[in-house]
Amino acid sequence: MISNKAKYAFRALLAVAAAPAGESLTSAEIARRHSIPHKFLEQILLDLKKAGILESRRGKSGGYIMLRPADTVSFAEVLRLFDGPLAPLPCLSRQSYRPCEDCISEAQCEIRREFARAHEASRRILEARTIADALNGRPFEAIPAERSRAAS
Amino acid sequence: MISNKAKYAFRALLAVAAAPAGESLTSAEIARRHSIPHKFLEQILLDLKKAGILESRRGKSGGYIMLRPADTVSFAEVLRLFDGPLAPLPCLSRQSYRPCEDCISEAQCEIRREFARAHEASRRILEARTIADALNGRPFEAIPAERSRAAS
DNA sequence: TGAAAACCTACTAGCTTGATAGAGATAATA
DNA sequence: TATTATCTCTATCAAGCTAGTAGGTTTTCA
Repeated sequence: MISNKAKYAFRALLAVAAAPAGESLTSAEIARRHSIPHKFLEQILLDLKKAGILESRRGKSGGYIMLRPADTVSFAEVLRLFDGPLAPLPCLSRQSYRPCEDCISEAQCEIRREFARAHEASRRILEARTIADALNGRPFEAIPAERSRAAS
Repeated sequence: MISNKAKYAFRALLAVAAAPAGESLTSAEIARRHSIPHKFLEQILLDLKKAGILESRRGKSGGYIMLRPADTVSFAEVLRLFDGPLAPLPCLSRQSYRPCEDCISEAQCEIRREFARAHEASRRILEARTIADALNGRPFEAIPAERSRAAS
C-alpha cells in the first residue's frame, strides 16, 4: 500500500498540472478541493518543490506551478520521493541498492529471482507513465517497450 | 519492501519444500541454517501451519513438513499472509477491497487507473509463481498467459 | 501596514516491525 | 515413568514510522 502522503502528492500534482498554463494554485485551494489536511499538504508541496518538480511564489497571490513539464514527471519518481525505494527487496533496488543481511549468494537466491520479475514488471510501468499521461488518459498500450536491459 | 517476516517465511518454506519427501525439518534446524531468530521463526511457522500450508509433528523427532504440495503455494499467497494486501491502493485489492476515503469516483481516479496497471503486472507474476517453481528454477517464460480478466 | 501566502521546525498519538521471554502441551525414548 | 526435544501459545517491548497538528517566520502584494 502506498502512503497517504504519496496519494496526496499525486492528487496535488495532478491538480497543479491540470491548471491552465501559467496559472498558479494555492495550497489552501488544493487542500479544500481534494479534502487534504492543509498543513500536511504544505509539507508535501514543499517536498515537491525541493525535488525540483514544483515551483512556488510566496506572498499574496502566491501559489504553486509546475517547474518541470508534467510529461517528465513519472509516477515512479514521485512514489520514490515519498515512500522510498520501489523494490520489494533492498538487493533489487537500483537507486538505493543494499544487500540483504545474511545473504549468502544473490545469484542463487530464489526469493530475489522471483521478486525480480514481479518488480521489474511494475517498475517499468511506473517509470514510463507520467503525470501528463495520467491527465490526458493516454492509453497504456502506447508505452514504448524498454529495450535497454543492460542498466538493470 | 517486503517485511523480514515474509522473507523468513519464504526461506523457511523453500527449506521445508526442498527437504527429501517425507522428511521433516525442525524450526531449530531451519533457524540455524538460515540465520533466523529461532523464536521469531516459530511464530512464522505457526502462521504457515494455521494457513494450512505446513503440517507439524510435535514432540521428540517432530518438525515441519509441507501439507499442501509446493506447486500449489504461490508467492502471492504467502506474501498476503504476512504483509497484507498486495495492492498499492485499497480500492485495487480483490481480496480486501475498500474504497479510498474521500474518493469521489473510482472510475475517474487517475491515480487508481495508473496503479491498476502496475499492480496487475506484478500481481499476475506473484500469483502464478509457486514455491516449487522457485525451487526448480522453472523459467519465467513458462507462465501461462492469464486469459480471464473478468474476475478483476 | 495589513493580509495572504509560502516556509520552517517541533511535537505527538497510535500503529507496525522485529523481535524476546517464558511457560504449557505433546510425543518419542531410555 | 521420567526425561528430553519439540511444537504451541501469550505477553511484552523498544524502536521506528505514519499521519498528522501546532505555531511561528518570511515574503510579497495591494
